[in-house]
Amino acid sequence: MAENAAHTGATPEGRPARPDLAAMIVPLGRALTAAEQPVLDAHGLTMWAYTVLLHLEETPIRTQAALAGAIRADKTRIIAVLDDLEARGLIHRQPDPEDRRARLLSLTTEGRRLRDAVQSAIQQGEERLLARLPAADRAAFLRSLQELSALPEVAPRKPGHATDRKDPH
Amino acid sequence: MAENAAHTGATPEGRPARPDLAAMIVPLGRALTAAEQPVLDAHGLTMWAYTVLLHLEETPIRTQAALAGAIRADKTRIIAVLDDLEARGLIHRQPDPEDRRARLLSLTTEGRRLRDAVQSAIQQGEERLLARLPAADRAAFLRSLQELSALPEVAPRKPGHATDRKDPH
DNA sequence: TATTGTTATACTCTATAACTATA
DNA sequence: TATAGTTATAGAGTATAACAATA
Repeated sequence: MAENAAHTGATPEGRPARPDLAAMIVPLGRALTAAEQPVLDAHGLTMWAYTVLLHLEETPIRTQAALAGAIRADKTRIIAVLDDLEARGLIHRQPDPEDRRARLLSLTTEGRRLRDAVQSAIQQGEERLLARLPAADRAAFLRSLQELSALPEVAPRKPGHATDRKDPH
Repeated sequence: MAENAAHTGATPEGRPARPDLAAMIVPLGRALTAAEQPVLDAHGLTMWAYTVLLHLEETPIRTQAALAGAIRADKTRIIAVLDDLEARGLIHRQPDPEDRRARLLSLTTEGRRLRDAVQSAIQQGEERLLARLPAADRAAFLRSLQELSALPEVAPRKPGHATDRKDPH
């Protein structure tokens, strides 16, 4: 009896010991997103634009399609975003001399500066939330989150992987 | 120098010690939602329908608007959901004798049975993810998640609060 | 006149398909 | 012929506004 309950800690009556993970995490994500919005608004960035700035920081990207894949966006969805960021001088976007179909993408100095300012403000807000947790729990929470984010079913695809090809051969 | 960095553990160069919380939590929520989908499909439930079944379990609800508020949905958005659940005999939905404008909502026995079966399957799937974490981190992670979910800016409004009224008097 | 639930409409976001240029 | 990027179109999901019943 109650073999499954042994996994989830459900009571003998069958009610679970905790809410569904998704039922806690999705609203938390919404709240964090809502908290970011005023910061983004203050700097004239959409969530997509900020996401682009974040992902260009690490490594310059060789095609827009690769960027779109990395941030789990449709390639057509980021075009207007890139148009705006380029017009404001926050990113470079130049045809690859070796294959002029592709567009090399990278941050400008100004783009990096804005990105750092926004991220700093956002993380300060997040720290106020995390302050509600005991120090040990908080460290374990962040560690767990980074661990789970790295799982293949959670992490966005990195460009250049074999699985990016339509034909697996 | 780097006064803000002291809060977030940023390096002296200004790069943060961790990704943004939202950048980890939102994709994790998406992955959990995607993992739920096959289970819901197998039982003919949409995410909204499952959410309704979850929230009716605890306490019967006296108006559809209150239910909508509790699950952060527009009141017009859940009508088709309730139509379907009622037609399938999963919920009761009867006019309140004391105010026949309102609809009393509660689970049927069959609705409770389905809800328990689906939730059990979903949480079993989630346990496989959590199994990647050390036991201590996992406990702290769940504890932290429940703590943060209970914060007023995260938790959905409970019906009957003073803040539900448009006029604060 | 105000409120509950419902229906009809409009709007936003996103994906799909068609087109241009390069290869 | 195939690919990167772009534009135009259509679809899904959601919110807004108008309506009917009840108080």
